[in-house]
Amino acid sequence: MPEPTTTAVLLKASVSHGNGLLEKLLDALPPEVAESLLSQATLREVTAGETILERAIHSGVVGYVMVGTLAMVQTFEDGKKHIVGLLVPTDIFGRLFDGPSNYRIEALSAAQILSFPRAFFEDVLRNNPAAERMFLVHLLDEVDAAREWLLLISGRKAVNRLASFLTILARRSKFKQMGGPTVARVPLSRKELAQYLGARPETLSRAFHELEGRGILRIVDPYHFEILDEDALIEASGDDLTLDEDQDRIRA
Amino acid sequence: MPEPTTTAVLLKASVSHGNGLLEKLLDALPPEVAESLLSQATLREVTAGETILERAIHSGVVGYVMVGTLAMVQTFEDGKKHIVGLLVPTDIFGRLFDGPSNYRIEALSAAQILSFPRAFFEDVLRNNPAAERMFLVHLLDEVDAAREWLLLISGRKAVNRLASFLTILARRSKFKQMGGPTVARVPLSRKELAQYLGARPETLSRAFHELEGRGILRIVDPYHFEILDEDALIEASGDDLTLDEDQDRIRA
DNA sequence: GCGTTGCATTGATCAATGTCAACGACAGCG
DNA sequence: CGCTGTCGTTGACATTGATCAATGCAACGC
Repeated sequence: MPEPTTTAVLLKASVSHGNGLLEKLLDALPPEVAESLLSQATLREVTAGETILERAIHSGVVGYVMVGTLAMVQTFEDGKKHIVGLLVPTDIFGRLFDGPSNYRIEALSAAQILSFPRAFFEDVLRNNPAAERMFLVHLLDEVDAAREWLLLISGRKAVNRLASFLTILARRSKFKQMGGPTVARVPLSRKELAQYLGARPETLSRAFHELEGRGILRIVDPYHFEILDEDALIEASGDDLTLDEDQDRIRA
Repeated sequence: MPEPTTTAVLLKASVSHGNGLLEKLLDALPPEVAESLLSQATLREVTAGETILERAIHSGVVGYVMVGTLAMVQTFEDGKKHIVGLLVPTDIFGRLFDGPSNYRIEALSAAQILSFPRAFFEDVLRNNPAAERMFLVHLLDEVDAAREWLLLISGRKAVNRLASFLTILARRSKFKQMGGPTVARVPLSRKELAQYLGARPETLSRAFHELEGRGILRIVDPYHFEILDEDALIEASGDDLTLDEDQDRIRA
């Protein structure tokens, strides 16, 4: 029965983001420039929960995630916060060329970050059109990825959204372990994950256990999950909300 | 009472995208280059429902919306479709420098589009770093806007999402009429809007009428709405789902 | 050891929304 | 003119998920 639903198909094709932007940028630069850029970088180690960039300070630094998971957090005056994006290894953060990005960057797990002075980074791009264009292309990808994420997360039922999330997470973070089963590590508390996915912790809990009941995954502990049936997981992200019909225009 | 909820506040600050990217790009170019770029452009007039770019053909053209509303449509093999973004005047579409964008571009209303040969457009950017950087900055904005949109649309209740949508739409399209009340024109059918906002047409219908009942807007016809109380509309987009507390880390 | 605290989980209830069905308005067409 | 299909709307009902409340579990401090 379950021929993959449409968003499920999308998932399969999508976010596998195997980029490594920094490496590509460095390759595009003359060796001596690449070297001087790296010489400006500092490695920063942070622990879970640590704030890496405040919104206001953003301007000074460009960061490259080497290890761990970071979150982009929108904070409000009244102290409420909302996670608007995740950063995993090979992602770059920090805003170039103009205003500060609106988001605070927090570590969700212990992490290692390569930190560049923003001005220097900008200069390098400014003087190396090839690298700048590469950066531009990367941004085009990001825009697309954001739209895609929108599509996936707008799946109506909580289980669908959770399944989408897990699939993307697994893809982006490459949790595969040779030999053993795939184990996904979710670096968010139930509450954080809940609001990220637009749900309540309780609902999410039920969703996790429903997936377990269906034999799709096994809950090792609240933060680790064995993916037992990856296809079924993708399947579970389906349950579309797309317009059907209308494709008939052709045969009409 | 209702001190604005947090996403409502966000809405106020946000998407007012008063850009006009093309104009800015042209300004940044040497006059003769700007002129040659314009000389390559062709004006295209389309009617509602017309397809402007198929996904595969994307590569050849860069378009600039002058009048009307277009939609970026994700189409699936089985014929289902899902709107993933709207394009209004001053928006640019069509993918540069690499792979085709995944989306089909359709006209939702009659529209006028300025069409550039992609290769020529790319060359101009390639040879004019200032313009290219402007384009890059524009993309940074788009990424942010996409995330913001994510935040807003993830409001849980249908009324909230609808209110968000109407607010953004009004902002982006500048429907204000001097003298008279603000009239918003929604260029989507109920069904299209429904799936765009992650809901059913019926639910949406009820949401519209609820907003009317609250005195926030007046339904002129299914596609036109008088915004009677803009602040209340922003208000209605609230009803957050953000994490509260936790700001206490500081005082703890 | 024992309370305390934070978090996940579970259950019970209720509000929101999806679903099914029907109706009226309207447009196109014979 | 009436037939037919589309669309928005409305109502009744079923399902989902948010809310409220309680329990269990593990980490930590006393």
